[in-house]
Formats: sequence, C-alpha cells, structure tokens
Amino acid sequence: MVAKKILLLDGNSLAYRAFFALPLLTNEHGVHTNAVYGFTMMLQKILEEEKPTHIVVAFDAGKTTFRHETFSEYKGGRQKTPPELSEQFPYLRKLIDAYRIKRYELPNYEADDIIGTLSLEAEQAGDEVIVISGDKDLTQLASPSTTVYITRKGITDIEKYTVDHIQEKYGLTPQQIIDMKGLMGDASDNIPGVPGVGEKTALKLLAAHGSVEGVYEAIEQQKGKLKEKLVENEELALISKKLATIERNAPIDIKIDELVYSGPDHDELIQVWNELAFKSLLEKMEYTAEETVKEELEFEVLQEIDAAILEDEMAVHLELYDEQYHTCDLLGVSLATAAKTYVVPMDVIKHSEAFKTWFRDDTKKKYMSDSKAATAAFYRCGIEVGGVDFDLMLGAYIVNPSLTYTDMANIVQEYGYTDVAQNEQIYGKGAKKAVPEDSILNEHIARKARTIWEVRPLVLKKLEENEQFELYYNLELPLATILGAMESLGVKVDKEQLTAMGEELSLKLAEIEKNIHWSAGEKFNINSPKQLGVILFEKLGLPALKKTKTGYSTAADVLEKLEGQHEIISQILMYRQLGKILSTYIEGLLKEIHEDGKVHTRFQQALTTTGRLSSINPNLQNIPVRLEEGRKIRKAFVPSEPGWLMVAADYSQIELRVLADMSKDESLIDAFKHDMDIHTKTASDVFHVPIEQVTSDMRRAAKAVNFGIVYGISDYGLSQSLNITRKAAAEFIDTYLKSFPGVKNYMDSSIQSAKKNGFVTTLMNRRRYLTDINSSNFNLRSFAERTAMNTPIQGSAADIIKKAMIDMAEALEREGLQTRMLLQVHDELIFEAPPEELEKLKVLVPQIMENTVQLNVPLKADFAFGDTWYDTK
DNA sequence: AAAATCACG
DNA sequence: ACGTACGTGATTTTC
Repeated sequence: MVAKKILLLDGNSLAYRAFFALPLLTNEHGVHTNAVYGFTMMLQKILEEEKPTHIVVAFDAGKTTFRHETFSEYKGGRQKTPPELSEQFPYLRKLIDAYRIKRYELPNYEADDIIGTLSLEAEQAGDEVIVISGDKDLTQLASPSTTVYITRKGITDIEKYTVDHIQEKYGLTPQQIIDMKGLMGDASDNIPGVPGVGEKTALKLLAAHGSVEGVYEAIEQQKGKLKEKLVENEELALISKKLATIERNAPIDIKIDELVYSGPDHDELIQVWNELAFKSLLEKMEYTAEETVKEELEFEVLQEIDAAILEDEMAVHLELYDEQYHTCDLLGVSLATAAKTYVVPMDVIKHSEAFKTWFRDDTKKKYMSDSKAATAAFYRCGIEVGGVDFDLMLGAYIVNPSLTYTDMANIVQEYGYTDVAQNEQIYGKGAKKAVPEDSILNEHIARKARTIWEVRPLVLKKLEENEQFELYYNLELPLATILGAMESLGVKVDKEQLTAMGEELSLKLAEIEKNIHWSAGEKFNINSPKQLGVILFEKLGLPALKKTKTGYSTAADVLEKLEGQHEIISQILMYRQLGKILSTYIEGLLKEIHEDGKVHTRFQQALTTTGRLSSINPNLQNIPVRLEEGRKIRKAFVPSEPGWLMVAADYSQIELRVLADMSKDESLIDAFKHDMDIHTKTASDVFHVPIEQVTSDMRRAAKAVNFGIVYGISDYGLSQSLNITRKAAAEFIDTYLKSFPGVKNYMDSSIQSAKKNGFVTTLMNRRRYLTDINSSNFNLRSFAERTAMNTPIQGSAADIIKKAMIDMAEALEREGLQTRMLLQVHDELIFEAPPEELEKLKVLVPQIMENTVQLNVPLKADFAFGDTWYDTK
C-alpha cells in the first residue's frame, strides 16, 4: 500500500478568503463566481503539486456550535455573509462533487473540528496530512506528519506551517498557538482574550511560562498594569483558550478510507466550469486532457468493395474535413456492423457501383450521424442516399436539445461512450489544421461508424423512454433528407442586381458619412459605438439614456428617443440602416454565392433549444423585410429556371393559434374560429370597447401584449416595447390575463409542470429541460419561467411547420410537380415553381399547411407569388 | 474572443 | 427587491 497523503480543506474559510481576495466576477446570468473561481484555482494548484490520495472538504454546519454553550457571544458581531457569497455555495458544492471529492459537515461543529478530528486520526495511523485554510487558528494542528497551509493575500499564495516554521516565526509549539489565542483573543471570532494583551505580550508570556495555566501559576512574577489585567481576566483567558481549542474528538461518522480521491468526473467538471464560465480553465483542461485509453478497434481498409459485405443494416459514416459540407473535402467512408468495421477511401467509394447501388437502396438500413451533411456532400459526387434509418446526432438532439451537437465525440460522451476522438484532436485547429497521416485518419473514421453502431441502442432506448421515438423517426429523420435536398438545390441570387445595389448604396453611405462628420465637427468611426458615444454624449452633450457594460449605449431604441434633439441622430440611424444592408446583405451575401450562381445555406437541425431550425452561411432566415430599403434585397432572390416564379406561403399567427389550442382559452379559440384580427380582438377585450371602436394605438398596444404573451411576459419587457412605465405595463398584463383566463391558467400550469418534471414539452413531445426552474437565483429562475411559457409555443409551431414540410415534399412528389421547396423561415415556406403549376399550388400549398395537424382552432396559411422573392407579397 | 448592434420569425 | 421580453446569425470594433 502506497503511503496516504490526506488533504483536509476548510471549505468555508477558503470560500471567504477567495471571495474577498478576488474582484466580483460574474457569469452571463449575473451569478457571482469569484469565490468558486478562487477555490478552484487553489484546488487545482494543490492537486497538481501535492497529488493527494485522499481529500475531504469540511464545511461549517448551521450557525450555532457547542462553543456557543461556553460563550454565547462567540463569533458575535460578525458581518452577515454577503449575498454575493452565499449564492456561490451551491455552485461550490456542485464543483466539489464534480471533482468527486467528499464534502462533510456536522451539526453543532465547525469545519475546524472536523479537520482536527480527521487529522488526529490520520496522525495516529501514521499518514501524512495537509490542512488548508485561510484561518491561522488551524496552525495548532501542525505536527511532524501534519502541515498546515494558510492562504496569503491572494488565494493560491500559500504559507506552509510546519512545527519548525511555527517555532521560527513565533517561538511556539503548535499547541501553544491555542494559549496565544487565549491570551490575546481573536477579533474575527469575537474571542475576548485578556484585554490589553496583544501578540507581543502574549508571546513574551508564553516564552516564559509555556501556557495560559503556566502564566497564572506564576502570576506573582507579573507586576503593574499587566498583572492587574491578567488577574482581573483569568476566567476570560481560560474561556478564550477553550474557545480557540479545536475539538479533535468530534463525533464524525466518516472514515479516512472513504475519502479516496481518484480524479474528477471530467464531463461533470466541464459542465460546471461551463456554467460558471471558467473559460481559461476549460481551455487548459482541453489542452492537458489526457488521451483516454480507448478500446482497441480492428478495422479493414478496403481498396475495393465487394457487394457481399454490404449488409441490410449498417452504420455508415462519411468523414468531412469541416462543417461546410457544401464545399469541403470528403475524407473517407466507414462502415460498421456488429462484427466488422471497414474504412473505404473516397476514390474507392466514388468508383464503386456496388456501394452506390446499395447506398441508394431504400430497403437497406443506414445508421448515420448528421445524415443531412452526408446527403448534401455525397450529392456533389452524384451519390444518392436512401434508407437512412438512424441519425445519431438528431436522436441525441431530440433527447436533449440544450446540448451542443457538433463533434461526435461530444455527442456520445452523454451516453458514456468515449472511444472516439474529437475532430480537433485529429485535425488540429486554426492555422495548424491539417489532415493527418492515413493510419490516424483511418482509425478516426473507423471509430465513427463503430461509435454510431454502439451508441444507437442507447439513444433509441432514451427516445422510447421519453415517448419521443415518433417525433424523432417520423419527423426529424425524414426532414433531414428534405432539408439536405433544399440546401443542395440552393437559391439563385442575381449577382449583378446585388452589385448594382451595392454601388448605389456605397455612394449614398459616403454622402451620409460626410454629413455626420460635418454635424459632429470631426471625423470618427461611426461604426464604433465607443467613438460614437464620445461624440454624442460628451462632445455634443446629448443625454445618455442607457448604458452598456462598457459605456454608453448607442442602440437604435436609444437614439430614436434622441431624434429631434440633433440632426446627427437621424443621420446616424440612416447610416446604420444602410450600412447593415451593405455589409451584411450585399457584400456578405455576394461572398456566399457559389459557382452555380446560387447560395446554399445550411439549415442547422440540431441546434436550437426550442426545435426551430437555424440557417447559416448564409443566414436566409433574416433577409430584410420590415423596411422597404432592406426589403429590396429580396429582389435579388430569383427562380433558378427562366420564366419560373417565386412562391411564398406563410402561416398567419401560428404561435397565437398554438397558444389558443394549448391553453383552451375560449375567447382566443372563438377569435380564431371566426378568423378575427387577433390584435384588434385583443384590444377590444383589454380596453373593453367594441371591435369597431378599437383605435390603431389600441391595436398596437394589444399587439405588443400578444408578443409578450408568446415570449413569457414580464412587465418590464412590455414596458420597454411600448415605451410606458413598468407599472402601466403590469396593469396592462393584468387586464389581459383577466380577459383571457385560459391563457393565465396555461402560463401557470406550464411553470408548475416545469417545476415538477424539470422540463416542458411541445405538441409533438419535443422536450426542453429547465434546470434553473427551481433556482434560488431570481434571474435564473425568472428566465426559466419565461422559457417554460415560451418553449411549448415556439416549439409546437416548429413541430407543425416541420410536419408540413414533410407532407409538402410528399405531395410535390405524388403530384409529379416540378415545383421545388427552397427555404423555411420559421412560419413560411419559399418555393420556385413553373408558372403552369401555379393554379394547383394556390390550392395545394395552403391546404397542406393548414391540415398537417388538427388543432382546436383552424390554421391559416397565406399564399403569394411573383418574379422575385420581393414580389411574393 | 467578446461585446455591441441589428437583421429575421 | 431582484433586472428581462423568446429564438436565431452576421458584421464590426475592441481587447
């Protein structure tokens, strides 16, 4: 047996130390993290330097201890623990658990006593002990086998108190530290000591007489004022000594053998660090992450594919060099069954008719991960995909949409599988990124197909357990293929049109820039909020209405309030508006046009927490529409075939209809059944006026309330959007909820169910976990509550349009139409179509969208068409 | 790499 | 009292 090295940490004391030593850091939710951070830094350092075999963190339990029976004012007069610190203790506990370090506390005893008791036990067993605290009291525990580490100034700076060091520093033995406290007291613990005796006197007395008792035995040797004080306060000195004495026989019920430290739970630690936003530690961890020992994998590299090896069910993986699968290199394919793993180089795949035939065969089941990426990448080599029966990434996303799904290694880690490397480990990152030698590459690729095969049953089991198999198998999985086809098809963009608009805009912008500089009286970078802030709020003396973390806010809503106070404001707003169009939607979009004159976005299907899609490279879900200047960009989105038309169909008020369905609110249901203008109807109910008397201002206010309801309303949010006081907004909301009691009931029950189950669900049983719903932190909890209200609405709407897309693809196929679905923008679908199919589409498209699910209100879809996307209105 | 801003539903 | 509307992505500046 290797000698034990036992680490005993004083949790409370170290947390306090760290808290006061470091500036108040916060994570993105406004939770303070400095104490936890300091504790972590200290712990990391000790773990590295000392390599302990056993660890425990002791905490104080409750407010009173046995010491209060002796002296009721013990620790009296102490400042209450600052709330910024107390909120950190739950995180500290979480952190310690992630390290798989034992925590211990004992009612009626302090952390000191737990440490004292354990250190005595260890000493008697002959084990080495390190005690760590911020409190010098603990130095009394030093012994030949026990060293006491006391933090200095910072938190990682440590002073090591051995028996020798104490002797050198004070001329005392560790036991005499107690006597010193007895004489001089301790202000921080409110231990009185003998008034008038400080460190100097105490040390002198102990040097001469050895102990408090010794001093009093020879009390006659003292004289004058000192003698007087000593005699007067004999009882106080003895009580103080007792208080300062650490109990070394506390009734603890843990044994040292239970404290074995075998390293952290890395996944858990990463999660906790992420939550706390400990970026530097996370990076360091990645850097030093030891290669986990992977089980040996035997695989065969094929130079030719024999059709006989292609089975009815196989895991298939196409390795891609980066995320941009529309253009990146294809590095190879791997195949796996229960018994075998193969790797096939790309040139072999491209020339293998056996593979191509098998791959497009719908009856041969393929188990993949991110099948959409593979579909789109294979499409470029003319290889068709059929029979995708499992998608690891999508399955895992349905199980928990809150995690990130980029690297297969990270995905499967959730399922306890660690035999596949992270891409970054294989390829490197940044400038150093490169394809490694074949042996490394092949093993990596081989492991991916193996991983899919191995993890598939675990994911399927979870999906079954959560009753999400249907959602996964009949919605997300077929949708992946459809999205892949939409992406590969792409959308034609009129390059000349964009370029011309860009030139015109550039001239206009230069003109505005000149005017702004003239108005400001100097040249500066208008795009810099920092420089702009200085100009507006210092030089021009305009009132700074709002601040950001780093300075003045110059956001549009702030500037709009200043309009009219200075000519420069509207110039800046115009400059911003046009600048955005130029940089993002003209220059940015031009860069994304491929050789075929089209843009090929990627719809991320495993990203959002609500179930929506997202669109990147380029983002085609945020092309301007609200303002005319920006809307013109849509003129550049044109059909890819001459004479064809762009077609757009969008759901009308889908989220509020979903709300009506889920809340069963009679008034809301009634409004949609009668196809009323929902904002006008809301205004009529809230303001208690007949429909005909609703003014445009009333409707505008009601519209904002409806938005708020969908977002998980708060008075503050509404007050911001309507520019009214919070109180007025609160009253507004109150009136709304009285008018729509079903909605009120839905909001409450949604939060209740989240609190009870830890998650909320959508129409099609999509799930989102809300870990903060019971948090004691107001911000976190409020956010979770709003999410509990919003996610079922936004998510159900996403479910519905996804199903409509599947129905639509099927219908286009069934009807033998040439019309192509190109884009989805959350509640609308964009197509390109030959004009002769238009009459049919006018009926078909809304019909499919409106009937893809049956709610207790009708769904409504509007249809439009034109020569460009701009004209679909 | 983060913050600020602004485009969309 | 606490400080925020829900969900995204791209660009620019700043550190």
